[in-house]
Amino acid sequence: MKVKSKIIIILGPTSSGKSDIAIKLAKKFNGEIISADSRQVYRGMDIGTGKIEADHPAEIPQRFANSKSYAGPSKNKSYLSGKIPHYLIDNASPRTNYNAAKFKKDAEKIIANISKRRKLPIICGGTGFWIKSVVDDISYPEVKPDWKLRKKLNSYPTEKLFKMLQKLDPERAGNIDVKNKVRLIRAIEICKTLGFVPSLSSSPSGRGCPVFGTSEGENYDFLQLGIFLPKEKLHENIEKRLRKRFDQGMIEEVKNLHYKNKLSWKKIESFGLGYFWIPKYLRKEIATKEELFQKIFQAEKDYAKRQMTWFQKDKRIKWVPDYKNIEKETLGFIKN
RNA sequence: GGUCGUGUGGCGAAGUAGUUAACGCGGCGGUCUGCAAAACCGCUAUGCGUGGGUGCAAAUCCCACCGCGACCU
Repeated sequence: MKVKSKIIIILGPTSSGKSDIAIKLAKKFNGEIISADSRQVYRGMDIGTGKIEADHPAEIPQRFANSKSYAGPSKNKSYLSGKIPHYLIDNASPRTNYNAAKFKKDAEKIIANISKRRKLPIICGGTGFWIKSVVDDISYPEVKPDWKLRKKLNSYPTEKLFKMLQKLDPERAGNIDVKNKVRLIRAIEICKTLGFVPSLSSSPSGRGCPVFGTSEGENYDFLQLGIFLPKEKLHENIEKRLRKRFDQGMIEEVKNLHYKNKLSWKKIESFGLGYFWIPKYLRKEIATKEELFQKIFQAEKDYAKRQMTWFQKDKRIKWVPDYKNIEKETLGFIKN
């Protein structure tokens, strides 16, 4: 029987302390970290996304120093923190749109590379949708956004979009969220490019083993560990962390993204949470800093809730309260 | 003490006689196989300060009381 490479996944809602735990774990088990965070992939978005600090700031491209280094993605370059390599952080320009399809492709390359060097890959992040693409081996054909088409479709009422999709691909229309404009537009966009919405090849269920909280892909064994904190504690963490980010210059960061890096407000706002609300403060649509704080605080609480809703559906995830338990679970997992 | 105003869910707020009391926020729950920090959905007042009265019918009109606000003496 072929021995499968083992992969640890550390997940949890925002501010549950994933990053630090992952570093600790990597040190203990000779691991390297792959970030599964849909916003930390972007350069220049550091404070607002809560990127862990890099070991050698000088080696990190001067994010705002010159627009050349800023413009293009530097693929698969690792980001060193706590002397542990982190992948898929700062690997894309905020001007581009990195997505689940790219993540899946990049992450697998990196996993193969880490495994080959006999190190332990640790995926760490809160973007459940991206994690799922790797764990369940879901490959998305890459279809680039067609902005003209999107603009046109966006002016149509949702019902009309749904009818369009029904004609283009009845199958996808059958399982899509009827009222979800964003998804309808994307589905139609895919149809226009590929002629239909290909059904995704997800290996049938049953590859997971709920009892042990593991699942297996073609070549990998996964152990998904979720950090569980009571809601009150989570909210407390979020609040404290946000106050700190304000002090660290979270608002300045957004200012720079717009004025120095010339990212449109609209683009910045599309990143959500703080990036959604700060432009409104900078444009004086929100009067006070405290009001802004409350808006972001609320948004992050809601976000944490959505993350938990997503994660809790996956019964393979083993929930633990702290690092000690993660270490214990990891030990048991890699032994056999 | 007097006058005027006001009292609707955790909060803000509409409704000023007649379908099951708008809506926003918050709270709770959920969806997601294609931008996921996005997008989307559901639930959340047997009751309108209290007690009486008028009416077929009252949150809506009348009276009293209580609370709050402003002004006056």
